[in-house]
Amino acid sequence: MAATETLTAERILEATEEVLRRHGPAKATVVDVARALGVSHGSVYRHFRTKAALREAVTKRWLDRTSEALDGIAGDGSRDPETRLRDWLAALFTAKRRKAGDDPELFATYSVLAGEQVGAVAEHIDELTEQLTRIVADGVAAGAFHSEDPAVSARAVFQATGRFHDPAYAGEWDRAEADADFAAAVDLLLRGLRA
Amino acid sequence: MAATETLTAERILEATEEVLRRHGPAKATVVDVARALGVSHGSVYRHFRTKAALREAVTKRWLDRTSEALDGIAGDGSRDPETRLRDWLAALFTAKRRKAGDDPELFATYSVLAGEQVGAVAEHIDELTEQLTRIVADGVAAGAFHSEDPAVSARAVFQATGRFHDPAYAGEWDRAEADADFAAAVDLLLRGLRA
DNA sequence: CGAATGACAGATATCAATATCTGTCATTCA
DNA sequence: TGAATGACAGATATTGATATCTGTCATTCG
Repeated sequence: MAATETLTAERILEATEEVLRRHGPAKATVVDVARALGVSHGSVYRHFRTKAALREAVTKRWLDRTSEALDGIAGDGSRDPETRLRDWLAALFTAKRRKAGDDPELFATYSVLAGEQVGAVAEHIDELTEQLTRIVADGVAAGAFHSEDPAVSARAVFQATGRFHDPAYAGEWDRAEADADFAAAVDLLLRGLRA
Repeated sequence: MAATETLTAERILEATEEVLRRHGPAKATVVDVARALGVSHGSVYRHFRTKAALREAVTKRWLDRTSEALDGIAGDGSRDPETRLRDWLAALFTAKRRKAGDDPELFATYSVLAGEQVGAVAEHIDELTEQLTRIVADGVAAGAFHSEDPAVSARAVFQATGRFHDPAYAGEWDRAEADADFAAAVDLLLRGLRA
C-alpha cells in the first residue's frame, strides 16, 4: 500500500510534482504536499529543510531528465562530429518544444521554478555546455572543426541557439518560421565551426 | 510658458515618459499624465483613443531612438562589410547595455511596455533585421560574405545574438563574462558568413 | 530511540469593502 | 466652433481584517 510505505525524499518529490501540476507554482504549498501523502507537514520538513530546498530538488530532477537524454548523443564518439552536433541541437530543440507543447501548464510551472532556482539552472547549463564541448573537441581532433578553444566555441553555440531552448522563448516555438529559423541558425553556426 | 502651450501629442508623450519614470509601468495612469500636464484626463483622450494606444506610442518612440542610431552604421556603404557588421552588433550591445545600466528602473519599465506592445516590437525587430540584411547583402556583393539569402542570414545573426540585445537577458549584461561571450559569438558568426 | 505529530509564532496570502481609474459624452469656455 | 472639461458607469486596484502557510520544537507513538 502506497500510504504505508516509508516516507522517502523520492516519494515526497513525486507528490510535489503532482501538487505542482494540480495547483501551479504560486499556490502549491508544503501543506498540500503533506496532505497528498497523508502525513503531517512536519514530516516533509524532516526530509527538506525549507520549501525552497524542496522546490530546488524537484527542479533539479526535471532538468536532469533533459541532460540525461542528450548525454547519449554527445557521448557517441563513433559518429561524425558535425552530424552529432546537428542531432544534439535538434534533440534539445525537439525535447523542449515537445515538453512545452504537450503540457503547457506544467512547462510554465517549471519555467517559473527554473527562474527561482538560478543555481540549479546554472549547473544544468554547465552540464549541457560540457556535452557540447565534448562534441566540438572531438570535431577539432578529427580535423572537421576549427576552434581556438572548444569550451568557448561550445558556449557560443549554446548561447547563440538560446532562442530554441530557453523557456523565455517558448511562445515562439510553435510559430511557422521556427523550423526555418532553427535550420538557418544551425547552418550558419556549423559553417563557422568547420575547419 | 510650457503650461500655456497648446496640448500636442508630443507634449503628452514627454509627460507620459516622465510619469512612467516616476511611477513605473504598473502604477502610471492616464490621470497621472493629465495631472502632470495640468489638464483634465479627457483632454489626453482627445489625442490617444485608449491608454493602450498611449503606451504603444511612447514605446515606439523609445524603440525608434535605437533604430535611428544604428541606421548610420548599416547605411555607410563606404566601409568594409565585416567591420560594419562588427560595429553594428557592438553598437547595439553597447547601446542596450548603457540604457540598462544607466537607469535600470526606466529600462525595466520599457521592457514591460515592450512585452505588452508585441506589434511595435515586431516592427522594430524587422527594421533592425533590414539594416543587418543591407550589411550582409553588401558583403555578398563585395565578395566578402557567402550567403544563399542575405535576409535569412541576417535574421539568423540577429536571433543568434539575442542574448546581447534582448531585454530578457539584461541581467547578464554586467557579468564579467559578457564581453568575452559577445566576442566569441561575433567571431563564430563572422566565420560562418565569410566567403 | 528514531520517526512522526500537531500546536505555535511570525510571515504571507485571500477576500470583500472601498477607492481610483478608464473611457464616454453632454456641457462649458475662449 | 473646436478644444477642454468634469460627471458618470463599469472595470480595476488598494486596503485592512481574516485565514492559511512556513518553519520550529516539545511531545507522542511504535
